[in-house]
Amino acid sequence: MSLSQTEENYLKAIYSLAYANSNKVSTTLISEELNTKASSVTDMIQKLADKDLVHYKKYQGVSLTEIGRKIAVEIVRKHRLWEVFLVNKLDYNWDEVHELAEQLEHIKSETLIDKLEAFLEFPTHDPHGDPIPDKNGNIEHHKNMMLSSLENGESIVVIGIKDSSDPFLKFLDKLQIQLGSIIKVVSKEPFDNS
Amino acid sequence: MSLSQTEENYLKAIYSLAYANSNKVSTTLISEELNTKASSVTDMIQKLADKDLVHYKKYQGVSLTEIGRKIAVEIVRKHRLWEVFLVNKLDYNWDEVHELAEQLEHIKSETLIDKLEAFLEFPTHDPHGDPIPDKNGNIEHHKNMMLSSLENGESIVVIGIKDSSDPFLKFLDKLQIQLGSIIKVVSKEPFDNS
DNA sequence: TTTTATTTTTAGACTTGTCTAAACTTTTTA
DNA sequence: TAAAAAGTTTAGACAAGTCTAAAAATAAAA
Repeated sequence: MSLSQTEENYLKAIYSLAYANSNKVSTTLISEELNTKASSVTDMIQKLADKDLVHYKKYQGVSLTEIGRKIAVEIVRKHRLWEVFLVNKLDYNWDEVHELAEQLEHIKSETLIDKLEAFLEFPTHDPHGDPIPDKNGNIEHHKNMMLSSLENGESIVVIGIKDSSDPFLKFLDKLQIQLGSIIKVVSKEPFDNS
Repeated sequence: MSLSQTEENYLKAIYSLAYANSNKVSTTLISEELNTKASSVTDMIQKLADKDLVHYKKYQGVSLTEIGRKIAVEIVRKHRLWEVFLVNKLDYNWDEVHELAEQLEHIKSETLIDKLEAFLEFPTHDPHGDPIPDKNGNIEHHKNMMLSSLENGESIVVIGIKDSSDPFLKFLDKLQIQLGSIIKVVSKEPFDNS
């Protein structure tokens, strides 16, 4: 199945929005992301649903199917590898490459991106620090950030722990915090950000 | 003025056909080159004529304007530089890169192709031996051919020498022939084509 | 919980690039 | 050089992706 650039862009948009938000994405949100009108989004969503790339029920929002997700991740992979190429090999600055990568990510080839990856010596992150999915569609899902850098009311998922000393791990146990736990910042102590 | 990929492909087709043939190109020839129908070609030709990219009079064939030619050469430049990249950097074989370059040549950027050219260390020919136009749209206009294959009255520019033995080079010096010289065939000796 | 506001979908239309079929030119050939 | 053949253009239609305006459904508010 070969997709148009437009279809690929919709999948990518849904992927990143579903990610930032819960999972289901609204028509309006997509239309804002892609600078189109909601009615255009509805049309395309229906087309993608016909191709089994998204789950869709009228008025209920949209989410990616397994195939849809795989394609979206593949596009993210291409985008980020091209960004590495542009910065590391062609001397672009990291803030100049996004638009170009938006074009390059749509180049169709079975082999190109794997050869590019090898040429770049298998980078793990793009110039902005975002992780590069592997060729099977696996990706580290997170931006690493310190809990202390969040503001009140923000939530995150715990994916790693900096201090793995015994007393600290015990402390986390007591609070029932483990990898995968969702934490919401209720308030911060000004003196040490705890 | 920003052109669609389709428009670019038409310009490129007209450029290479005008080249191989005299100068004016017929609708049918273009339709064969691009695998479309003659009626589609007529439509597009008219559109390109409106944009002053081709000279066109009904039933009289088409040729590129100066602007049209410049754009076409720029696309050829992109195509050939990408081919060098694919072969020299990504280890493709020279016979695998054409289709990919057909896609890559349409990437839009003010700076990309110049940066790519520098990264490739300013190659002069693509992997098939065809010359790469410079950024001003100048290109060596020739297919390499043996001087002996020309007919009386034809002229060429010397771009390479097959026999680089000392006596032969001295012989060329005596005739003041060097790279870049223009030679016209006045007459040929039938016995050895000299 | 009924009314109001917001979001979403449908209907109809426009653009780009394509097609087929028919009309029109030009070229060839007898 | 007039009739036939070949090539070219026009007319009308279609698919993809978009839009505006109006209808339908959901969510929010009184």
